Amino acid sequence: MPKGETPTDPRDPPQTVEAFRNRLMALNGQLPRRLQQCADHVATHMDHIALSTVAQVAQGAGVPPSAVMRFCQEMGFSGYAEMQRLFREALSRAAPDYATRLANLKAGGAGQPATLVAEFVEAGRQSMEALARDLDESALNQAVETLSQARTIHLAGFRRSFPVASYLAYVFDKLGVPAVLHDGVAGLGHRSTLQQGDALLAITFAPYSEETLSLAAHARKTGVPVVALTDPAASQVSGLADTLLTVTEIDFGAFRSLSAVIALALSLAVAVAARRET
Amino acid sequence: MPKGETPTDPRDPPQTVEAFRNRLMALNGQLPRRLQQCADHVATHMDHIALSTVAQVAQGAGVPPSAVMRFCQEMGFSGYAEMQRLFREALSRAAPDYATRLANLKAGGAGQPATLVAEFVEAGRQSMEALARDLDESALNQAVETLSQARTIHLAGFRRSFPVASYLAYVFDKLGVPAVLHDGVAGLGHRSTLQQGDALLAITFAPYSEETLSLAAHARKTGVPVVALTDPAASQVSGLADTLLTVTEIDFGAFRSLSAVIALALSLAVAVAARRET
DNA sequence: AGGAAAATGGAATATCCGTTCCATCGTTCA
DNA sequence: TGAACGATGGAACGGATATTCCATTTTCCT
Repeated sequence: MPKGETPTDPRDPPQTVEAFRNRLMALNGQLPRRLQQCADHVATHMDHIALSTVAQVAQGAGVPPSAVMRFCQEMGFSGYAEMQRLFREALSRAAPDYATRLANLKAGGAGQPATLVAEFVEAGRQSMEALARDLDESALNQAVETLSQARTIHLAGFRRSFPVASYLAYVFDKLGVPAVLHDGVAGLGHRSTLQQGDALLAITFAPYSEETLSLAAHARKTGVPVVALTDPAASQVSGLADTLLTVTEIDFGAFRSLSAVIALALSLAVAVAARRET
Repeated sequence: MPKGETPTDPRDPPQTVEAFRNRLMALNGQLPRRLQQCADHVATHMDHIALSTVAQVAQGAGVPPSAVMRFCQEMGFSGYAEMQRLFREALSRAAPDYATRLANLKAGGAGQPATLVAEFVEAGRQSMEALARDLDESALNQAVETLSQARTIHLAGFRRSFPVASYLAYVFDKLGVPAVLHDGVAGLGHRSTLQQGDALLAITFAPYSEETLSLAAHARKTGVPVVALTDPAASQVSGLADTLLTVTEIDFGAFRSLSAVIALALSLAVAVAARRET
């Protein structure tokens, strides 16, 4: 760097985690070996930075501390401390007083309704996190593929799954996607409407409702592809489905907040609608 | 403390945030002035501890650092470092790599189904936080009171609110609470079943469905108390309800994940069932 | 193959922070 | 009122951690 030009050093540091991520991707592939190791490790454990020391990050990446130091400067920071500040601020903004508030609600006393809210909120949040963590992207893509090619989508979900199925019916209707909700209103199913070229979306969780299982079995026999939205341990269902989408819903007491299931179901619906329009 | 008894010092430190909070409450009121200042500040800014230094906490509480030090020991820790460890561990368990994973999903590309999941999860999480933050406890208690005294609970919710209403019907049934779901199956309501001594739980969000509003109006005229579960800006509803429970549901695109509404509705149902049994 | 430039690892250094200690002040009880 | 005990604040200490520097190795280009 002979002239006043120092192309790597005096950049302004990323101000947001988003910007950090972008620069990380931009640098990817054009870094020396050790620096690349740092980049890789940081990319996959970005949330560790806020609470780790240089030595810990270095050990995690399998490099000496000085390499981490160079990496920070390569990213535009003056050093590790400045980089860490970014993540600490992001972390404290993420959980402002929400955790405190939750705890206060819980502390109100076991009998208080507000305590129940706190518990259900907590269960819902955990379910969401589990969904984001464990989502099987290829299964999801396959489900979208299958459903978007169907002439009509059949929705099956009873008992605790019925709210999800009925919401999907509403959403599909809004989106202009032909869908039938198998609600069993008159005591019999819409079984005869299952035809070649359709697809079945079966939503069921343990204990699996008999109606849903038999409908899925019937669909398979008819040659209608079955997408199942269920919990991970669904051994009874796996044999009946072409595509298996699993969600772990944390429950509180005997009841589930359904938040993760609905989030996944909604995504599926919107993706299918988008896919059909192209 | 003449004998071997030292009742305040060599206690085992709290192992969980919960235990910490308990000891804090137990100590409240029986601490010297400066220590009490520390306790107050810590109680209201518990989430700051994980990322702050002694000096920062001390400044926040308006005391010298040594006072904070004594406070930590009074709480049973060897010092500030040990106390901070508790909160750091809680924090890192709270956000494992969930944030990273979400970002990765989002980064997949705008058209990807997985991106949608990330968006809906994010919307759901925000809704949950908003619920915990803004919950009106007294309104909730009043709603529980009203519904638990009802002979029969009538559930009204159409269109996007129908899944919530139908889930409540399921839950109430499980809990042995008499509840009627107004589903309008045969093209007419169950209006005539609304009787003195019953209560109506009306679930509706903008744009408010005509059926729900007119049912609520009818209930009022009949002398049946109305509990409304709706969004904060519900001016049309406020005149029709005796108790107003509001939820802010963040939406993504045109659709809502319903997670906060369901969490609140579930809490209401369980609290009502518990109340009736006593 | 040889030399220059870049990269690397580890040791030395400087900074920050937690912790302790002690002198002073206030309070309480005899 | 005075003595004793607890509380308080600040300064000094010690440990840990970020940061820098330099000798050595590796890589790349001629």
